[in-house]
Amino acid sequence: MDSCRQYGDDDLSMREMCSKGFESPSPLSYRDEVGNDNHNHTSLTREGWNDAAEHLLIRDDKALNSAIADQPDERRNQLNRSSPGDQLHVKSPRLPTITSTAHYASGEQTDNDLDKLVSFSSMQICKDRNVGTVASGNRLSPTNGFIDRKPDKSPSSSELSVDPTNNRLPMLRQERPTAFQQSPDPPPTPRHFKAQEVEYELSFSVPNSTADLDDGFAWLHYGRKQIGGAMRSYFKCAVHGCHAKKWTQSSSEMPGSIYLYHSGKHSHPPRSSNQLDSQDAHDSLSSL
DNA sequence: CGGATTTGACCCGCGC
DNA sequence: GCGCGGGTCAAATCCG
Repeated sequence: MDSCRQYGDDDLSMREMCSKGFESPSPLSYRDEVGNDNHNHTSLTREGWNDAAEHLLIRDDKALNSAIADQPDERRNQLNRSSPGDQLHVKSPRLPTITSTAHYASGEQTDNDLDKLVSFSSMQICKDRNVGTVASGNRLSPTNGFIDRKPDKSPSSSELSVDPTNNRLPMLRQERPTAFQQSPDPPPTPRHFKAQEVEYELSFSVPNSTADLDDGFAWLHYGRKQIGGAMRSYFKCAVHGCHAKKWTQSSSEMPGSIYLYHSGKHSHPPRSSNQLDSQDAHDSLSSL
């Protein structure tokens, strides 16, 4: 897994997690006083990050605990310190994201921790908590996008930003359903996506198209439709037997941005699309 | 040439 | 019951 090499040699957890078969998430770098939303980088304020972290749910705590247990004593203690009682709810299949997030949310993080931590991806909205804040670490290329903060929060000068040296960024989020109720131009949820369950939704700035979107899964583009003034694209997971779907729609409210809806659960772990092995590719095609 | 993308047609659910 | 909106299919086209 070549992408693991971009992490520091001291980041044992990251490397070990990669060696355990988890894909590398989107690396972010931490920096202060970035303070702009010019789409040249992806940013998440400390407050925004906390807001998101507070409302996300750990999906696979068994795997997380297992990974932590394999750490050297010092590192294990460091990770464990952030786990219990910190009200952190992260729902992510990417362990590095979880550990990093947990550490940050615990309030015990240092800037060095943030440098390590910085990856989060495929976080999903926790609907049953009536939260709706979405944080998802889609890997986009070229980088662009930003994370919205809740409107009732004051601005923060500190942000988590995507490392400009790589082409991956996290996303920005959109609240659901309350934000859509407040939005002057919310894209309607597709009928069939209503029937199923919309796992999460988010929006982010993408220069031209969604072609470079890589959230760790291989998608088949099976349809496109003009909805009002926006173009909606439909995707389904390319893996045989997986019923996950998503659709994207351009945002009339925010030109250059798209909304992303996700529906259904993947029946397989994420991986980067270019890692789709030939058997899966064959299975996917033969199943269509 | 094979895989990916586009796009028109068909089908179905929902609202009236 | 009917019409419309929009989700999906699949043939055509594009592209590497």
